[in-house]
Amino acid sequence: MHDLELFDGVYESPVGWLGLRLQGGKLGELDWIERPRKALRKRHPHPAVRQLIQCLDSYFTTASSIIIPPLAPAGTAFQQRVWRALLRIPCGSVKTYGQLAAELKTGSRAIGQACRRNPIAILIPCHRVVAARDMGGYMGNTGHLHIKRWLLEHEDVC
DNA sequence: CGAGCATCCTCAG
DNA sequence: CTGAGGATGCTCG
Repeated sequence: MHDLELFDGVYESPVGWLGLRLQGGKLGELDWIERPRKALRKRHPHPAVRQLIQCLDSYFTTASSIIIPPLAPAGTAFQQRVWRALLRIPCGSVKTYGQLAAELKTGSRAIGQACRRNPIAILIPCHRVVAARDMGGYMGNTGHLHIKRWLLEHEDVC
């Protein structure tokens, strides 16, 4: 949560206010912010921001209707590999850290670490990764699980 | 290197 | 059922 920095756009979602940051015309960062500030809003938002807001609107209306926009998340080669794998998890289903680890020939904790580092919440669906027995964590700790639960229920996950 | 992780599995009580 | 403990791969200082 960086509420002191500037965002290219803000979005009010059912799970809280989100801040968007662009990276070369693509979405580089999507993260929760404490509260919207006037200073964060520009008079003439980048056209890409308008598209992104439509994406989010469609997701929060009907989760399965979303079309993932161009993304530019910053991270290590390994993280990029994990995030690409997350994008292949279809809306409405989940995978465990262990399953992804087996697919990518790595360890489950490494998967969790890469999920925690996901700079583009919701659109890179790290919330679709759950633990073998319980739901796993979200946003670093286990104190934001209600958001993960909300997203999964919104996507009609049993 | 060593410590820290959004894990997983097994084994003892 | 619960908790402890080892194995595990990646990242950051």
